[in-house]
Amino acid sequence: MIDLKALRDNPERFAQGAQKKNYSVDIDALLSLDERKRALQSEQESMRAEQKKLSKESGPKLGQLMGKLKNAEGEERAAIEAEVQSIKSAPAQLKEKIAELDEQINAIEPELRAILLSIPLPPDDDVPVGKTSDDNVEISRWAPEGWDYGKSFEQNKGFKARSHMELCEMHGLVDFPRGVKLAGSRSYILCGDGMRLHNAILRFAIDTMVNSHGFTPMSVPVLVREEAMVGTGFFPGGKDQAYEVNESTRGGGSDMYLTGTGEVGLMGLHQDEILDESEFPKKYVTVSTCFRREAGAAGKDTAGLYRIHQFDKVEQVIIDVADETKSRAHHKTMIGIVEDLLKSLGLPHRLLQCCTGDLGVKNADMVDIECWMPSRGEVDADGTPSGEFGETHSASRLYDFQCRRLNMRYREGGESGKGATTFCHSLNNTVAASPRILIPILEMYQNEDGSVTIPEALRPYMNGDTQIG
RNA sequence: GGAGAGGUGGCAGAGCGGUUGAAUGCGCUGGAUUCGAAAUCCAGUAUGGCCUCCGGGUCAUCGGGGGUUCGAAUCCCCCCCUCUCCGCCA
Repeated sequence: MIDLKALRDNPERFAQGAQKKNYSVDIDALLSLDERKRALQSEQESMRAEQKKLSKESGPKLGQLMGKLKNAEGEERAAIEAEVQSIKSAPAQLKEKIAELDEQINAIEPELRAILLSIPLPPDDDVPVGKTSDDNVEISRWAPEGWDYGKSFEQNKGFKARSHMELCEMHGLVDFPRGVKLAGSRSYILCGDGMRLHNAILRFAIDTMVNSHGFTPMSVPVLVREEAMVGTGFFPGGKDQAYEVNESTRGGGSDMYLTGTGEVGLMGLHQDEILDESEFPKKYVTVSTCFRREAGAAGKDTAGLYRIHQFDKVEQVIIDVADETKSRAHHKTMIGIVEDLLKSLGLPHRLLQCCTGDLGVKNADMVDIECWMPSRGEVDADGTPSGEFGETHSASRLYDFQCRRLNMRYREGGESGKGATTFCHSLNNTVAASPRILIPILEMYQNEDGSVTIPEALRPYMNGDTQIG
């Protein structure tokens, strides 16, 4: 959520930000609703103040009168009763008017909130302006010794690549038909060495985060309330991408949502809290199953492990003070961690600076990391794919957009009483998402006979095995 | 799933229809005392919105939402959550 005050001060900045991100939002409508609401509110407040004053006076007065009434007779009694009546009826008009204003304010509220939630965080000035992911800008690329991006897979390795689907079938690593039978399209079953490799990468990723980078490992809910989805910025915009569990229709309980990323659980953790600055930066890592409906992706990446409804992901999150310099530094750190991880796995990859059009509502800046996947890309005359980078990681810098929605603050100058509360800054990045990451692992580590060498870094998690098949 | 008890400030805990944004204790901050510290004493100590002549003013908030009332932390209804006992269970 953006800061409404900041919007009032500088609506142009948010209008331009939305435009750069390709979002159409009615800022003028928001401002006029806001202005109207504030006018109504202050009118109502002065009436409430009056009402409060009256009732503060009438309390003791009524007490006295009721006391007198006990001993009063005849005319005196009637007089007292009349006074009691007049005291009681005095605020009636106020009450009516207040209720009326209340109604008007309540009528404005939902629309105001809906627009406010939909206004994106303006991208940083150094983010390249662009419309779609085609306008993203490559920052750098890396490849292990022996891999030349200028050459085809065959030229590099001396044999034609098999796709990860072929390799999975060959070694019985993934059962697609039974996955579909069990759970519908975009479903799969990891089997035997496929499951072992999947587990190995997740364990390697989380161990690296905990042992080498000091992140605190967490296990968080993947089935959460709507507030957590709204708070983390996924709703209302991404509501059609989440699976919904309609508990309310079963009588009692509230509807829940399956999270598409561990970020929701990690960030939702401190919702509505005032955090202790001395504990900053908070660095969390989780491994969680992620659920995505992939609505609107029909026909896209239908085969294989690339775009699926359910997967497991190790996710990192950093929460710190509201300081742009620190946020930027954390962003670099989190990206660096992934680069090191991919290097230790020997996977060719590149860093991609996402353009404004590719950022989404909540990001001021986003860097994607893509691994080289030989089975993707254009297919030539004899059916050989060119190979292409495929997204495996995404590092977001959000400033206070998310924490504002989550109402997650800290007290400046530390502890106790003193200092204003400020919304925290948050960042997140993938560490490893599997089985998608199995695509480059299997395809890049395949040998001519179809066997797959296990990357050295994963062998400790594979009982020392060096090869599949 | 059944039965019961609860949710009040950073924490503990009172209040159960009126001047209560809320006693008291602990914690925390500042000051006094002290060579210094402990102890003691004094003062301060919630969050958010709106307005502001920047002195402050004002409203909301006692789990959340409705209602009763001139007036609700206090009474009523719905929801959420926690705890205890029983049942079931990885």
